[in-house]
Amino acid sequence: MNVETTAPADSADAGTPAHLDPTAVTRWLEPAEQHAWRTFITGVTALFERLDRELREQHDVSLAEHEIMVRLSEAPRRSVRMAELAASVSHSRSRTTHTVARMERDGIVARVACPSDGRGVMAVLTDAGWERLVSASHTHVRGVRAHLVDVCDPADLLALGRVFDAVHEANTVPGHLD
Amino acid sequence: MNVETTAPADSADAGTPAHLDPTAVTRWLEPAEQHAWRTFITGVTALFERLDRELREQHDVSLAEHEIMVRLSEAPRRSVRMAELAASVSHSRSRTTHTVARMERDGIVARVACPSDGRGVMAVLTDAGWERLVSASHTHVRGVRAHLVDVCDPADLLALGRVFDAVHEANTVPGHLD
DNA sequence: GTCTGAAAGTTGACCGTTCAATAACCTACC
DNA sequence: GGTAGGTTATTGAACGGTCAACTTTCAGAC
Repeated sequence: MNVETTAPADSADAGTPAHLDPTAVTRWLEPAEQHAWRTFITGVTALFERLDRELREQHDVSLAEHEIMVRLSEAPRRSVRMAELAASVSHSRSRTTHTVARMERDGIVARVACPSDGRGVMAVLTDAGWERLVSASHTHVRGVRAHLVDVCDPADLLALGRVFDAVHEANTVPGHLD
Repeated sequence: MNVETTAPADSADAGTPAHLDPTAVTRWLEPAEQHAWRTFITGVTALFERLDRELREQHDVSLAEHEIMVRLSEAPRRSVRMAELAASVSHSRSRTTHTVARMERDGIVARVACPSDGRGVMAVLTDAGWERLVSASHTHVRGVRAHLVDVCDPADLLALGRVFDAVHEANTVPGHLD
């Protein structure tokens, strides 16, 4: 009765390309793999939801907005081109436009024309934005520790870093957002 | 210039409760921790987005809907109470209501009154839903393999499972959704 | 029985994201 | 120097999710 778990066929599958080939035999997930995937997807959902809620309640900033502020804070003039900003947080350009528009209304970022490219727009972290980032980061980092870092083995956390380096590598097929 | 990275104070922090105490000294993330967290959050975003897109394009089902179908498929009469369903996928009750309503319109689930509890509603996977699940699961599992499982070390994947078991444990503070 | 408090589920308004279309601009070729 | 094709960013409609209010039902006290 379990579609996802069962491993009906373990047939060779020798040399079949990948997930694109509709004639390929599907290699189902092993029980351990399946467990990992399932707790992963629900765990991530709960974790993000919680971090987002904590930031919103205590600093009136979403997790996505916080991420954007962090990127801006690290850039040369605290400013980053919209497209680069979108790519660096793995959001679509459109989403980034909307988010930055809200942040601008809120006074935590400003938008200025890009000097070197007439099409370009640079998002800049304002002083108010900087203040907000500084205080929000306390909440954020404590949350990340309390709900993730401190509840697991440091070695496992490093493994998590390796996993997502690899995922990032494999998933950087340019042209898949927006 | 980097708020999130710097570790301005490594002061004892002996015995301070947690992320709730506003007077506590914030222990910033180590570079390796910060790197792990950053690639993690963007990697997960990209990964979920991609799996969701593949399911939508090829089977007209979202990742969230697929998760719900999987849970239903494994239950005794392919039916689960709404609240339990919501908890098992870490979504709010409200979200589950809306999602199931759409799925019902689509003919892949049905809603029936719960015999043992007059307040209760059971979501049931229809035959059409079962068919849809079976074919969608091929796409899903291949995607999970291609974009996650097969790109990283098996041992690291197990570590990921352990991490999110712990996260789930720590994060199951009942009453934090809806 | 009925009253009180809690839980299950739904609803509709609001907010954030996606999607497709569009305008503005850059590059390069001729 | 004009035009073709690609890139950047934005826009508004449609969609999905959250939030707070609400209805119905259950369980226990009395």
